[in-house]
Amino acid sequence: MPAIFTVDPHTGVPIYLQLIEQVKRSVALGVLSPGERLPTVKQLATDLTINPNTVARAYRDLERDGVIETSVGRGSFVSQNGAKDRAAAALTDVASSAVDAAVREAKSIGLRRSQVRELFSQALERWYSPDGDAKEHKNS
Amino acid sequence: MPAIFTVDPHTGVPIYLQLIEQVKRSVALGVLSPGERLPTVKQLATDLTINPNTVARAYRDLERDGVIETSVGRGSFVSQNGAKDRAAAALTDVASSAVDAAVREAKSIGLRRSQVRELFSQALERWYSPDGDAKEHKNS
DNA sequence: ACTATTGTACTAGTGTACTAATACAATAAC
DNA sequence: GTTATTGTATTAGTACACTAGTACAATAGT
Repeated sequence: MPAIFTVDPHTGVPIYLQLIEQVKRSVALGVLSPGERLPTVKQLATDLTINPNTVARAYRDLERDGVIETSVGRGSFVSQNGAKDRAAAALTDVASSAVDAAVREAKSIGLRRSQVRELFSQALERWYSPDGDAKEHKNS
Repeated sequence: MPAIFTVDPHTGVPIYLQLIEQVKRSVALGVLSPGERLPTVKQLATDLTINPNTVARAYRDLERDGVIETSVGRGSFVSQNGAKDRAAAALTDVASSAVDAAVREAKSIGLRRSQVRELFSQALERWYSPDGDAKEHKNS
């Protein structure tokens, strides 16, 4: 099996976070069904050429979020009860935190509501529009 | 003089960033006028009981942003040409980066435009007084 | 019971951001 | 030119996040 998941150590994004997101997306999209077994910690670690602890870290967080259930000797499985919803919720939570932090930051800097809205509109166009590139690069 | 600026080492926000923001805000709001002199690196360091390098770090970044001008032996001064605008722009840039990163994150996670908008609306309500003047959505 | 397979705990190494300690170099003032 | 005042450079210490190395413990299968 050609490794369900992939990671890139050079992207700057922590490996365990990459794994978490991939699992959550797979579950949220139905690629992984409730009850389905995940690769074992050691197997996945071997496949991706990373340390078992890194995989374990990801699985631990996934279990905390109720997306998977794991036990020693058996392995890890997608949760039965509403794993799909949990995964989707967990995903949006990540985004929600980022958005929340950004707004808080903007407010602490002293921006008004309308200014923040404007910044957001620009960012939205920048990332969700077909004419998305050819934009200026601002900060460092 | 009771120290123009204040810092709190326990806040988690790096000291030099706290200084940068305060200077930018002071300039943007007109509390500090173009040409006005800032505390010397060592004086401010002494007042705030921090290391001169930390102040220097802040001043260096402020000069890079064109908010202040500094030279050895003379000291640091608020820039003459449009420092106010530069400071305001630099401030919004910080917020802009945060907002941009949040939207990018949301997109990478797989959220749709409308979902991101919803998250943003919630965050906005959360941090800005719920009253405000109704809701004015320019675009759909 | 035995053994292989599974996840887990503990420890250490690595990189990075931030701040400090200290000495240095450039300018101004006289 | 001498001296004090200014910013700057170099180095080190600290804290934290991330990952790896290694050994351990629990379960399943026989």
